[in-house]
Amino acid sequence: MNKILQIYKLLYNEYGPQGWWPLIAYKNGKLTTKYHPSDFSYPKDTDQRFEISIGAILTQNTAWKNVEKALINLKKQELLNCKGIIEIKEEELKNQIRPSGYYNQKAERLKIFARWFSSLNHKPKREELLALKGIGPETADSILLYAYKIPSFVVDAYTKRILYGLKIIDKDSTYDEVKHLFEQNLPQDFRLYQEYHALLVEHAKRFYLKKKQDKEDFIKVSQK
DNA sequence: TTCCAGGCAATAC
DNA sequence: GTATTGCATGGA
Repeated sequence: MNKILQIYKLLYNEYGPQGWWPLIAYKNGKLTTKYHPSDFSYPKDTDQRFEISIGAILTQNTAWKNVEKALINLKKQELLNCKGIIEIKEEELKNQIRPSGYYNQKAERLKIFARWFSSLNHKPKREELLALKGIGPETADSILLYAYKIPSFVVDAYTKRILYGLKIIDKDSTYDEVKHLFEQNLPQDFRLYQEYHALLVEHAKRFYLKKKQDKEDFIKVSQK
């Protein structure tokens, strides 16, 4: 029995398809975050791959709601694309992304990423992404998985918290150790990876607000 | 008011 | 190599 796969099925049955990565789109007249559950045809073009990558950088240690504000600011001015980020002045970029926090460093990182992206003519490799200032393991894996459909499992603080709660990993497990644990116990399917990471985030968000009894129940079920 | 969110780089030891 | 610290807004 594969515990990793078992947890996935449990989460999927509980929460259903999550439709990550969200894109900014119009919904009855105004721009908002839009998910597309059970539709793996996204991203549809280069601009959407770029948008996902920018979102991955902006959401570092930041609530998505704040990132959404920043992305909408850019989208409204047709700046949510590689050319737009390259051409906008850095000081003005800081203003536009202010709601997402850490706006000084994030503006620099967006600029660096956009310049690199503009000359990209192949699917990026993990090492290339990690070499860019401002892109660490989680951001790199998010870009590979959600922008390029490459089955590279994304680990975040929630993932570790949940697995540590289940006593499947140690508290001091490294990023790569946890990543490999998932990758060695799952078929190499980008759809499964995309869904699984999103489900872990969704579960952690709800679950850590809920009462402790619910936590105990979840642990029991998943250890069967 | 305090705490923290879909991390990362720089610095300290 | 591992531990700590700065970065910043907005919502609970």
